[in-house]
Amino acid sequence: MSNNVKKMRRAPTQKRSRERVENILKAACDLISASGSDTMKMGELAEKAGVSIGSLYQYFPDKASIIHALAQRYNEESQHCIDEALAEVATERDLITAFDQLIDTYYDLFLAEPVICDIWTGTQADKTLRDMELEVSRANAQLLTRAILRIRHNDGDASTFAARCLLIMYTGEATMRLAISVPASEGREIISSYKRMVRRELSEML
Amino acid sequence: MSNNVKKMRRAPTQKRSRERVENILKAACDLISASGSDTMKMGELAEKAGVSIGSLYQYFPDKASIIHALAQRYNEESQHCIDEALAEVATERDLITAFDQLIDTYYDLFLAEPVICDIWTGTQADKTLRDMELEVSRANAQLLTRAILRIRHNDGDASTFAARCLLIMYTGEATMRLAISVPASEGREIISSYKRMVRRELSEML
DNA sequence: TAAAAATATGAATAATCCTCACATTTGCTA
DNA sequence: TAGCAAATGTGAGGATTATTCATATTTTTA
Repeated sequence: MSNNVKKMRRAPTQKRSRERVENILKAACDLISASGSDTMKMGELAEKAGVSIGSLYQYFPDKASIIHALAQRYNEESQHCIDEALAEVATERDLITAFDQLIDTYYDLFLAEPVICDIWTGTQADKTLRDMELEVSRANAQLLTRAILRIRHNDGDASTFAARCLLIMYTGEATMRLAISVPASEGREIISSYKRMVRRELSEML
Repeated sequence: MSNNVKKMRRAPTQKRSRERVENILKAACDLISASGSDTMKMGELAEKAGVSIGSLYQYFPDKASIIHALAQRYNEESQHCIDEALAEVATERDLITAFDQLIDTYYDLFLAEPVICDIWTGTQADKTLRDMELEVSRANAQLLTRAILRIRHNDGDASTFAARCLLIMYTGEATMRLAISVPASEGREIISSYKRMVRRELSEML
């Protein structure tokens, strides 16, 4: 798997600087939540994080890399969440239930932190974030694939199988974005519809 | 339906200026295809379109509005395409077939003009494009809803029904982005998987 | 054909990212 | 603890690029 995220300019070794990096990311999160990543100015960010502009560039080579760092942090959280949910499934019923719950958890996460959405849909001078989203979906699809393989009693074409898992995961991200962009009651309907769709898809793959 | 697209600064009335606007949009399309909307510089665009920088601002209030104009143009094309495909369906079999073909047509469109993808995933200083995507999906979902209502022999809950149509359309856009981001053979698998998913979804709604 | 309206121009302005030469703090060793 | 090296912090200023606007040119109108 390629690493699309630009490295930090300097790895913070002292406690002081680790805290600073945390402050910067936290502040970035707040500012992006408030008005999107394009609107966030480096000056603002420095002020909000209580550091100088120069300090931002001690740790991040450019503005995009700050967004990427937030995105990666979310990716890891998300992947861990999926891994945990699917690790123990042993039967078809388990899988369906686990995935159902996973969707709810994910939805709650997006509702609680709409900044996740902003990050994925905000500015990028390059295609890095798009690539990251694909990589995350691939990784997640792989987790799903493994879970299914453990309990599967149906052997279709392998590439078709992979494509279906990827589709489920990628459209899952899109569904979350959709669900939090609409009124809550409609959002819940959308989540239910997605669940139903996935349930049928999984059943058919098993 | 709200209108998120910033109005042109001046509506071109003379033939000369209408042509200019066309040139500008065409050039923007090319430049964005080549390297994304963030990389496109207003100076470059002016040169490529054979006009001065000032002329760009005669018709477009800012850079974002040029992207929005392209997006809106695509939206109209897309909506027309869907409307046409679904206008005549009278039976369940018709609908399934029509939607199947629609997905192929859409996929070909995205393959032929990856600029569409760039526009939807590229820069936005504001949330306008995100809102536009939602509006388009809603409009498209409505077209689907109408088609289904004409042939339906199943009455479930209305809001659930609307949510399912919206989900189909919104994840459809996402699926197209996914399909053109991966190798062609994988893309085709993804398109097939999406078709299968939609087919089942539609059958269940009828 | 002359005046008015529309359109075109690009140097100048403004906004914003990012650099870098220098200042301060921390960790380490004698 | 003093003193030095390494790490970290700073913000004015350089660089890039979107946007404006006073002026010039072209088209339409009467």
